[in-house]
Amino acid sequence: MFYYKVAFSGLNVAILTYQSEVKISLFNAVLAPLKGKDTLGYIVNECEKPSFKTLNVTKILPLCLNKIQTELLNFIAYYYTSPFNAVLPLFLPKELGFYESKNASKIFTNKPFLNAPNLSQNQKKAFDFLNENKTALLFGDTGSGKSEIYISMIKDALNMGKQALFLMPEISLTPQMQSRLERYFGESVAVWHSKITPKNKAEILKNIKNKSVKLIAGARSALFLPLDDLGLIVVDEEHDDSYKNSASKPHYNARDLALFLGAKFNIKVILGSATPSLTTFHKLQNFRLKGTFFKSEKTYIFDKSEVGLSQILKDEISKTLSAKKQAVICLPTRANFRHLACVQCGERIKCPFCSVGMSFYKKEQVLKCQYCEFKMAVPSSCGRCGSDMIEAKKLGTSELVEILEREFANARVAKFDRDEITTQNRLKKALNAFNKGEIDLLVGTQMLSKGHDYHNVDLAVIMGVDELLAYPDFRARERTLSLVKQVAGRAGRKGQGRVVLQTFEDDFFRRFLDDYDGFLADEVGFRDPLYPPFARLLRLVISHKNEREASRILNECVAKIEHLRLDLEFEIIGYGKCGIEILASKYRYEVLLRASSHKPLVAIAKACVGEFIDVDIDPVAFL
DNA sequence: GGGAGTTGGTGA
DNA sequence: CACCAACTCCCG
Repeated sequence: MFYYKVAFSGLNVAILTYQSEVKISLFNAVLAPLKGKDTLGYIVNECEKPSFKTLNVTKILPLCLNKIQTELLNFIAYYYTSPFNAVLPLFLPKELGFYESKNASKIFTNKPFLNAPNLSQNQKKAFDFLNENKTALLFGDTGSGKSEIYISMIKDALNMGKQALFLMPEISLTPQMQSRLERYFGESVAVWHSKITPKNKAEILKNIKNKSVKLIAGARSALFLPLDDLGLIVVDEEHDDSYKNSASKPHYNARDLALFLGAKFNIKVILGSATPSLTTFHKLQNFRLKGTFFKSEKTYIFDKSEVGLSQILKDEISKTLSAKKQAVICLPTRANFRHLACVQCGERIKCPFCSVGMSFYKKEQVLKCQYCEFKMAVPSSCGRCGSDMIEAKKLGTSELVEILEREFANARVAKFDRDEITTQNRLKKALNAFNKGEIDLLVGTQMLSKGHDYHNVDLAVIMGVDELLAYPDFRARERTLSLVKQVAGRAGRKGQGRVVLQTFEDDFFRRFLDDYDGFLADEVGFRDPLYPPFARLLRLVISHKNEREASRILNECVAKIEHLRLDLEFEIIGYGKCGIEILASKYRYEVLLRASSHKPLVAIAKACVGEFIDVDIDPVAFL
């Protein structure tokens, strides 16, 4: 008789011991009786016969995590401080049931892919560079032709009998990349993201098994598919925050996990971006691919006014309308961040210790740093120009649509945001309507920035830029510049385009909009030594429906961390209420920690994690 | 996750 | 005291 420890996928249940007549390999899926019900679990260990009586494993399922998945499982459990139970569901979408996989009917053999794009001289250089370096960053301007390089790399990997993964953020929003890949790889491509129906998911899994699918284009969850011969991972738009699973547990980052796999296996990893994160730029060898194609002429217009329909904006929109062109108007919204701005020069106040924007607490009439809890009185006047400071006003997309409709009675205005674009169908419809010219002004949130092609747009507007720059997040500058560059890219794909930035910080944008390299160099001075890549961060979030209890747990947690100082090197940056104080009717507190390596932070996370304490290492969101 | 067992509030 | 909902315990 064999005895095994079984972890139950997705259940908040301890690892339990079962027996089996036959030997079962580690990380094989099984059904085991739990409270009399057959339940999906995985063998995680063999063990001695225990002192208590054990039940038999009911069924050994024809499903076993492969070598890559096993490494991922162990690494995520360790690094993101998550029990196996919580990590395992990543590998088998629960809506699929457990054993779809009938034996593959036929195994497809490798018919070579001959079709590949022609590469320019520069693209060829980049291609060679990526081949020489096992892991590398392709730092290529928009329109410099990164996709052709990816496709050439993928072609070679597939022709060597390997599988390839093409990761992108929010894939549900980029159907054009799919058709592009299909043009080269036909039936060998499958698209994978959370919105694919269970039926299609089962079909794709089957086709991965029988090797008819060799390339997966997908969102972060595609990283967990059973790819036994994975040879290449491309992470496109590597700077994008949606690679990090901030919303649910475990809080893994698919880009970082791809790099982990690259270091552990014979897998090539390419990260690509026109606006790489400083962290990646600092960590990896990069090839700098400059824009070669038609440099479309762009005019930047700086509208030094607070968020709203200013005279400059009215004028520019009128020009666009009378030229029978279209405009995209981006109004990035950030929930729950109140702050002060100077009425005259737009100055925002930053924490002297953390260099992130200070939040304004209206009731207490005080400015507070979200990171370190530093408080200061509301200044009576602006430190830069001496004018009055007032609370920066908020503007929502719906409100903006109303204002535009009132101002431009003949213009057709449409909204493009999370509320409106809920499905792929709606997205397609909205894009079609816009490209057919049925809409003149398209108002939206960050969603507008994602790589959609708009043909007749000659004006791109980004409002509320200064709020983004003043956001209490150490990456506020990086993210804002990246967003602004992307939105600007929507204007004037053909011919001339105008870009209006509603900002007082025109110096920053004049310097860096066309010099991201310069920005990265400058940003080092701002990040070193307080923030990544020069330091590591850990964020703990305490949430409880009882406020006193939440605050008690916070204090207990901080006390526990203080005790760990004896053995570990780290710094408590600060602790207190979260930016979003109540979420899902729970009161929220946070602790923010810094260390020079991940090790002490992982140790702290392990010591603190619990029912009411969520841990987030390498956080990208500070809500 | 979910069934069983426990607690605690409410109302006649 | 009967009833029910909310909470907590625990599964091998």
